[in-house]
Amino acid sequence: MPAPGRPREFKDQRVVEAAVDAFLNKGYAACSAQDLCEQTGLGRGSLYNAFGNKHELYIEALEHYDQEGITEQQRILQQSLSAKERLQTLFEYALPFDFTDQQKPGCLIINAAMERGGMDDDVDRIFRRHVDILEQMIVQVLHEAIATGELPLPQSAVADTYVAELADMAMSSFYGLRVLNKGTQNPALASRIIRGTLTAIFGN
Amino acid sequence: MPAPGRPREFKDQRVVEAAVDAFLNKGYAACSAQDLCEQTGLGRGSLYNAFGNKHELYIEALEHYDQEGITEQQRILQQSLSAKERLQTLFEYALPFDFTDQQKPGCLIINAAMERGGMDDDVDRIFRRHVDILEQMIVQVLHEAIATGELPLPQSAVADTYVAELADMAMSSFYGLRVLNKGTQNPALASRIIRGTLTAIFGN
DNA sequence: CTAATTCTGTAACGATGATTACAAAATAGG
DNA sequence: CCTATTTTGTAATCATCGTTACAGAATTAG
Repeated sequence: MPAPGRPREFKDQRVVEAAVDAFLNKGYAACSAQDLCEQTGLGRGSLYNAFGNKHELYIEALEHYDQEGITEQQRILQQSLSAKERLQTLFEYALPFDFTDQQKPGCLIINAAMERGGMDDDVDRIFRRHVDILEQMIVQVLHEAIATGELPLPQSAVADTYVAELADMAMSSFYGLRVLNKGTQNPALASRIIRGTLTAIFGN
Repeated sequence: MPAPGRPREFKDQRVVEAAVDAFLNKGYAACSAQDLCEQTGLGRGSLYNAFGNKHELYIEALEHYDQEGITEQQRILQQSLSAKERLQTLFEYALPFDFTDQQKPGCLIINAAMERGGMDDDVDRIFRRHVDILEQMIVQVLHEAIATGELPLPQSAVADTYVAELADMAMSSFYGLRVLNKGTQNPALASRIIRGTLTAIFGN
């Protein structure tokens, strides 16, 4: 028994996905209601009726992108591969998003944090949560690598500390990779970053 | 013999520095001519007479910030310290810029690349140049570390390749640090990233 | 002094921003 | 069919955008 009234002519999720593209291409401030209407195919009336305002739609787009990204990263880092191969897969998974013929490629969450971090509590919250989860996943991968012997634990090192620091280094290098990819569009640099990061963690 | 006409009531460099602050706080799109006038203390007439338009002022601000940053990074990485200490100093030098009570802290060059990369040729050019220079400086540091034995070269490794990959990893981790600092405002995370990066390169 | 030149502040411009108002269209229940 | 309800598209609203026009102020050269 559907609610009374005229039924919607669109699926919310499709609209949010189109909004993701719009905000990826233009950023937040430079993305106008006009842009959003064109990308989503909705009229102003429908857009505002369904999503409230530009900021609410932005946050919905960000949360959707966030969820999709976390799910995919989880899938990659839980494959039955060696730790090194799993991290390599994570790093390489980003490349198609960063090297594309779209006008403004890259990662919406990083873009959001750089454009609006510190002045948008929703953005701050989503970014922090995203980072926390990725950090925990990489820690888990490296703990497994210690357990299997793939990652040797130095004599002087405390396992939890050692793993946490290496995991955060890997995560930082991953975020740096995204930034450098987008900014330089240099695949050779990306390749050296990936090899260097894996070498630094696991040795030759 | 100064040029005829009424003399300027401001120093160009001060204005550019004020513009840097304005663009750091608001980004490009969200920073209005009004904002720039307030931050610089100039009237619209003077601003447009002296700098042409918003985008030209933005690029001047970016180039100024770029130059200052490169100079400082050069100073840090050429100190007479061990390679590890120099890299640590570079990483720690960023912390006060990222953890500040300003509304929008961080690095203007990264912000610019994230907001306008791929759609602003001047931004792309400045970012690429900045990255190239930093990359070369880190490569130099690691080559010296190989020469002194501070950084052992694995049997199977080719020195130039090994150094290039580790240097790019360090640079990537540095950019990731900037992003994660700004987005999470988490000094404990920053500390782990720095220690993890140095450990991964130089060992324990 | 005058003339030429440059800078300054204010007002105005047309364009575009986000958002709202509202009438017409489309449905459900009765 | 009728009423209530929701969605849709368009027009309008008010604010702000980047930029320009321009009159007056401040300077130099002569």
